[in-house]
Amino acid sequence: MSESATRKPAERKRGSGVQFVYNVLRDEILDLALAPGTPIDEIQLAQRLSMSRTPIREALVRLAGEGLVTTLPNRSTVVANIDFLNLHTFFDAITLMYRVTTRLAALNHQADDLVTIRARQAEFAKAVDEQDALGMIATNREFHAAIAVAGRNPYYESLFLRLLDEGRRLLRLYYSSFNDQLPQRYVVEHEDMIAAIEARDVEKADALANEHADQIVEQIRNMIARDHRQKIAL
Amino acid sequence: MSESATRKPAERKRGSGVQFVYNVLRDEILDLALAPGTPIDEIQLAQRLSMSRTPIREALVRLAGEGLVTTLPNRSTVVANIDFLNLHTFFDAITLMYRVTTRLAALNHQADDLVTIRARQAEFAKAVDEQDALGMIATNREFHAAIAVAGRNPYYESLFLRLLDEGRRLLRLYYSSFNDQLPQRYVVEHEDMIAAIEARDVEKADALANEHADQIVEQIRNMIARDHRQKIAL
DNA sequence: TGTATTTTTTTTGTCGACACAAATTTTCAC
DNA sequence: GTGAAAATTTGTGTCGACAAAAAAAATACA
Repeated sequence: MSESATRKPAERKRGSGVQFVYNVLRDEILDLALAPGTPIDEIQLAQRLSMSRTPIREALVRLAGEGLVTTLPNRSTVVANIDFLNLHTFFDAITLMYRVTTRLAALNHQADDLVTIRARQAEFAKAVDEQDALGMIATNREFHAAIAVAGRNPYYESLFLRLLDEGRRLLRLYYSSFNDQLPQRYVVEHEDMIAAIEARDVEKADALANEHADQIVEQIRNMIARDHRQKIAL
Repeated sequence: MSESATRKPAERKRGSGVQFVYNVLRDEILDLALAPGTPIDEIQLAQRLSMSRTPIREALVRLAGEGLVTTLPNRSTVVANIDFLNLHTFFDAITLMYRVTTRLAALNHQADDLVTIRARQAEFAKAVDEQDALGMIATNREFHAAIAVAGRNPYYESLFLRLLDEGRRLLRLYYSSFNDQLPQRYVVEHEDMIAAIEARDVEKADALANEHADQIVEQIRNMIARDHRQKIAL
């Protein structure tokens, strides 16, 4: 189906098989190219990527560990569902991780961290400027991931990345159907966060991250509410 | 080597193979039966557990996802090292998770949650009373895991469990070499936490969790410091 | 005797095949 | 025609084997 998925049959380096499958599947899941609930047929996937089932299975185990797929015993593994009923737990966790990682970045960042963060921010600003919703989602993730790296706590970083990915799925869901105008405000907020981090102003970084998270959560909430009304109207 | 590892050659249900390997390895890693840095030979392990390499590898992938083993490309996977230089990131994260899960438990717990928590606390108190250091480590984990469940946020829960496991390795390291007297204080602190949760006193639960975490962190720090002096003395 | 190079060994990554479990279809009884 | 039981199909879980990489051993050469 997807173009990038049916590439070069057999000219890959040994040892990169699992990684390749993992990347392909991960991208397709996060981009909603594979809808939540879709069963993943190992044989079919093996044929599509022209490799054996063994590396496919190992990639699936990895994805299951990150919660992106669910494995039903003796039955097919399916793309993880989005649990709308418990979204508040997601909002709660991602807000806390926004705050904690930004705080720690203000505390622990080193010189070259800011270079990376600014580069990501430039990419983000570009995506917003071009009204590229999908690009904005991706670059926003990388921006905050760079901040998390600067915070130098791998435990927070891994949870945060997981949450950002989950959020990417959510946003992708709504941006694809509504084509919103992209909020320029986020660019400014990002700039403020960078400034606070650079100044090592922990409390300000925290407060800004908190506001930023609230903004995003609120936006997602609005999208869901709007979507809900529509569904009821039909 | 280990007794429990070389059991019943081939009378296991289909589909439980990976789970079995995962459990065996996990226990051995957390109990330090497999020392950090030990290479894991797939063939040898396959013979020991009398099964093919395939389920072994899948279990290893899972363990790698949880950070309990490290996979070197095209080379053996080794038991994850304990990063003493960055222990502060561990202390920081586990303290936050102690607080967050206990807060949420006070907020969201339901009736039967308290039953489970009290049961775990009883087991913990028994282990402390019997001066069973290893039992105390294990039951303490289950006690806090039960609180995390009552908090009803799977994101926090999974990170917390990972951190508690990492802590189990750390504690195991020192209890095996020093045979400390077990602090009765923890039992009382646990009781206070249960009371705060039951009363739905979020702030008090938070404060108690914070103190509890500080206690544990401080104890680990002392152990490490003591260990350090010994090393230098030699 | 020490070092560079080749050969051997060890161990991983991948493959194709088979066995078993669940879902699906078909058959059969009533 | 309807429902239960049997047969078939579909797809996972596991296996043994092979090929490629890295490490270890052996050899050549100074």
